[in-house]
Amino acid sequence: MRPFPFFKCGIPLKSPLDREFFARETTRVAKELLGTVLVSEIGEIRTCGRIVETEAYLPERDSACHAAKYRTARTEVMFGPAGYAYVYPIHAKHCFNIVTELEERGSAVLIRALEPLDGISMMQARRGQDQERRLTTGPACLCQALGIDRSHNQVDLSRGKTIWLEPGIGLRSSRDIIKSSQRIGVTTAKTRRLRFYVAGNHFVSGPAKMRD
DNA sequence: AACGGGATGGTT
DNA sequence: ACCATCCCGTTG
Repeated sequence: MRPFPFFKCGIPLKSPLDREFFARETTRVAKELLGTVLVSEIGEIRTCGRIVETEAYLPERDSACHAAKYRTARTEVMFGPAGYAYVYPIHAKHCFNIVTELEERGSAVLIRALEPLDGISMMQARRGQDQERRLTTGPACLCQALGIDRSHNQVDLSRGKTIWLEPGIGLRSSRDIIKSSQRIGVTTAKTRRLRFYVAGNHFVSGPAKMRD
């Protein structure tokens, strides 16, 4: 149970999070993604934000996981190697997930909220909004802010091109407390606490009682 | 071809 | 609490 080596010899790794990071137990990946940085570089424009909220969708006995219901063209990427993007459309918007665990498992982590870091004016333009909290709070909002759409389904995030993840400065253990709750918007498996968030962070989504 | 629900989000 | 909007899996 050693933490993933964000730091080697005291030097922060600058390369993107690799397949090994994602190819682990899904709830663990979901928790350790908190504090890392999601980056998009589209049309030479870099936008990025620190992840503050995630949800795990498990490979077995999780009725809310898309892969549990059907293996079709839409969900095929979930059954492939870890570290690929699963972008799916919902209500005329998009959600961004990262495939986890071993091939054929069918599991992923949904990214639900970011703290904006770079490219904020680009995010504002894409969102048609100026208020910082309206930019990247909520899974479909952050996709729009970072320019993520269906064309990014099945992108290999470990390549460090177009969309990838960076270790960032991680969580500050004294300030950043991780809490869990039931997942937002899911109608089945409601007793499961598979949503993870940085307690009290300004950019976490949901009602107040699910943010503090 | 038609139907209905959804891991949303903005408005009332 | 309501609903715009549209994709996709299911049914006929």
